[in-house]
Amino acid sequence: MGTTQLDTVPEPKYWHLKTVLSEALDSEFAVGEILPNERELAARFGVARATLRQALEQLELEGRLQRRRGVGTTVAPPRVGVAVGDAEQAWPGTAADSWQAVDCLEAAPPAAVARLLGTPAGRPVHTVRRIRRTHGQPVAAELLYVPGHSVPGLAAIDTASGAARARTVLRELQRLALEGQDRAVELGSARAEDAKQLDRLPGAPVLLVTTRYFAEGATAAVAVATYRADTCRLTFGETGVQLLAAG
Amino acid sequence: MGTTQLDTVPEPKYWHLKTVLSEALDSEFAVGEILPNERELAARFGVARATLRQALEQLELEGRLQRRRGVGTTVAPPRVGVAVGDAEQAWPGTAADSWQAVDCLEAAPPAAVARLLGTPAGRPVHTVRRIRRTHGQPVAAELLYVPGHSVPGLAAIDTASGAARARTVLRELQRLALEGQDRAVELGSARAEDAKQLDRLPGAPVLLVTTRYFAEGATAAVAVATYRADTCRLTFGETGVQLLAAG
DNA sequence: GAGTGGTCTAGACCACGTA
DNA sequence: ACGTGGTCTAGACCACTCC
Repeated sequence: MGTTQLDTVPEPKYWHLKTVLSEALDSEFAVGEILPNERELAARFGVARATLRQALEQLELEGRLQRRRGVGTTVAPPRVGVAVGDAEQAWPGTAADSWQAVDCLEAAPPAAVARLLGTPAGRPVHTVRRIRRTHGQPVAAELLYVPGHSVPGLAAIDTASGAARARTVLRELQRLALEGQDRAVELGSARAEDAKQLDRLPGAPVLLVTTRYFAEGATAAVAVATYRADTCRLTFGETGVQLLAAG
Repeated sequence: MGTTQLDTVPEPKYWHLKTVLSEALDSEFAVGEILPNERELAARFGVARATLRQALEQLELEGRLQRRRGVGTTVAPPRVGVAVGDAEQAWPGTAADSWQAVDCLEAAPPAAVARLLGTPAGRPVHTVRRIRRTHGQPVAAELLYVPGHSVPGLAAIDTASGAARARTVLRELQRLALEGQDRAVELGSARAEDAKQLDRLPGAPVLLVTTRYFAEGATAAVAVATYRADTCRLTFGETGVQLLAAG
């Protein structure tokens, strides 16, 4: 093979910066510590502020840094593992989980969700909003879409509103026999509304977890949960942990 | 005057741009179609190129666009779902899966991996590299870390190298009884080496899937798979699909 | 009000793919 | 050789938090 790889591939400045900063974070900074501000860091490294920011953005994406407007840039704690897997092989809201119902409204779901539900596009469904917190911090915002036919008993008790109504929908849903579920994870950016609930700016990177709940041979509900990608590590199938603990 | 909060909260330009572009993509462009170049788009919308790029970056993050240096910006196809879940509740490389062994070397794993393996930091382990392809496109690059004690029979057949050696390690691993596994998904940015294999630039957003394999009451191996976040949707637990198909 | 990160501009040059 | 996206600069102003 002739291709000598020896060409000096000029590494971009921001990439090199990121490496240097990353090593400095490991050795010279403690979790929660405040870094010098962007203007000073840029000056110290002899680059434009925009270039420095490119490096900081990557480190934030990797969960190493946390930046807050008006406050500063701090060293982020390790990501928290949040269980998303079969541990909750049950309807949402069943046990005393870490979710908190916020409210419930009737609205037409996004086209992609309507397709999963098998309902006609534009048809309104019960839409339950929930928030998930860990150690007091919000980690996820969820929209749970429940077609009317999944909660037939609901019409009679239609008076409640807000969180109470959300809980009623969840309770009615649990009357169905759950036959299975289905999950997908992908990268997204936070919608303005979710961003506010997650204490982030709009467009922040998030992990979108789409769950389909099956009952009576059809899709009974679809949940789209928006997890903060900077602070969360989604964990699945905790079986092994118990094995280790037992051994 | 009671400061009514009705003040038009000035939406960032790039955010508005993103919305406009997103709608245009839905209605006026077909998958694979080439958009006008960045300089022309910026001029057309009356913004600086950097601002336009901010919008494009977000759309790329969401999997709506694909940008390639020297080529242009095209409308991305919908993300492909890649199964990561229990469907492969088995040792890696067991069946004729979509993975392809590349090579195998002896190297000290990252500290985080050494911790999961329970091996001393700095101790070299067998490191198998694999690539996963879907429809011909590379979607993931993986490093599988296998401590020597998990493949005791390997020393005798140490002669092979490259892909052959990688396959040997995988084969030896399958002699152990798999007792369970453990997965976590988080956001990361592609290391230079992975980026090359995935046909992306370094730093591109990726989904890191860390899998622990348990055998004989301990962690027998750890895999860190790097999935392209722009083109992939990770799917877990396909049980429901079969239910639907049967119903 | 002072200081922080977030947005935006109008340029320049570079690396890459293709013709 | 050309056109593309990628990197980089040196400024400016804005939105937010905290004092």
